[in-house]
Amino acid sequence: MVLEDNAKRARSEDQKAERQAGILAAAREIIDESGFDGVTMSALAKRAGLAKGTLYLYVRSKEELFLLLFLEAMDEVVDRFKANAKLGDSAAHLAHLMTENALTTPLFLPLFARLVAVIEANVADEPLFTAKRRLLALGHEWSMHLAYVTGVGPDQIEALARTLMMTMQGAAQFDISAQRDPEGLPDDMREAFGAYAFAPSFEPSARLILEAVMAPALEG
Amino acid sequence: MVLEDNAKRARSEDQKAERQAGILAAAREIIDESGFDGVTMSALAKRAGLAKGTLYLYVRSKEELFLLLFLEAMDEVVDRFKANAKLGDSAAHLAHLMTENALTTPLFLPLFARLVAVIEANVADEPLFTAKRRLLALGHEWSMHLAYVTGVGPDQIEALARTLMMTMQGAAQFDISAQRDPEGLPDDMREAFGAYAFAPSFEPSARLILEAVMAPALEG
DNA sequence: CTTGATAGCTGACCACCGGTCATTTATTTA
DNA sequence: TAAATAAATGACCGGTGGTCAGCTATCAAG
Repeated sequence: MVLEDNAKRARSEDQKAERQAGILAAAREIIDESGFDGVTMSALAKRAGLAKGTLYLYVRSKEELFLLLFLEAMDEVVDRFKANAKLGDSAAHLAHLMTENALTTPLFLPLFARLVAVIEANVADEPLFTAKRRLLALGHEWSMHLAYVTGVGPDQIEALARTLMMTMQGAAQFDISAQRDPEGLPDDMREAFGAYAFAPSFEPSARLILEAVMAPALEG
Repeated sequence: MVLEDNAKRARSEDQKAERQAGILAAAREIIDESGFDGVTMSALAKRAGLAKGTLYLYVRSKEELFLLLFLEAMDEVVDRFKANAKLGDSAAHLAHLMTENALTTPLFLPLFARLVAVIEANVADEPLFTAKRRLLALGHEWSMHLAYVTGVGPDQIEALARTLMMTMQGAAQFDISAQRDPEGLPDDMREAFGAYAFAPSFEPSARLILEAVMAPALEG
């Protein structure tokens, strides 16, 4: 989070990367402690040990910061899926893996939920395109592994992957309201809020979708 | 949008309802002209012909305003689905109907996409619960008609309805970025953005999901 | 070691936002 | 007509994301 030793300025590219990483780390700390609303640029500057203006040398807007955090999380999710999903796994097991990966990768779900509405709204074109390309590439990687693991053919795999991603995106949304502290909820609401948590929403849906596509693939 | 004749103050309940409706109408106008970012409380006050403080007599926060708009849109979507979907319709046709309903109901998709992340964050508890109950009731109405129309049994209908809703929520998200003006997009991005528009994303997914559940329902 | 050029860093400053509340005044009631 | 009520007002507030002229750490040249 702080530059090495006595160096007070980042001159080399390595040092700049280190400084940006420090800013991202500071953002993660604040999110852990105070949620997304706690991430204000001045709080972030204080936490990172920098002046507010300095942040803008490393990140063009607050939303671009979130986008960078999401890219890291997405990267981790794809890596874990590739490491854990094996050829021959059942639809149920794959659905379970996807659910667990998403749930236990820090910040993945809340950032996914905020991705479009909040993040894309205020990111400059050029960094947005860079991020989008990265995201599409990661999505493709994920699809390819899914195809390998399920045996679903190239003609169907894209529709399958996209359906799963959309459903996960929706489930991530619902999960936010499910997070609400059940204290203070009226009795008739408690069940409704809890039922929309990520795992009970996404896992059965993913299984349904996977089974629908995998069954004929095995037959044919 | 303006109170009848010479009345300058809303005293009766009817007049108050009329005033609130005027505020919602003004919000819709601004969204049409300048998008969601254009809806600031002072712009809204000016458009509605009121002082800023007056708005807060009819709406507790900006987000509650959006929530009210969404409830109206959701109501329309459910009504139209009940009116258009008939017993015996194929999965493909139902998927098409859902897509068209969502797409052509003004403000439904963009508000759906913003629902959780933006709206729920800043709505007071009591109006949020009221809205949520309304939303759950509408969702139930929609599910019941879907059950009737597809012949899917009570044990499966809730999972089906929820999966479709989540997928629609995700597709609504993706649609936002697809809306971007294709001018100014780099060549390799243009296709990627367009492909994530609502209809080409949601309709095939909805069909896949519906077919998966309806096929065995017909057999059994 | 000194000096000048470079560029990383700073924080006071800005426009604007959502939301509040003491005050004003339209309208009703007595 | 006068008093009571409550709808409407808009100046004001704290806080936000973002900017930029000036400061200074750092390094290369002499």
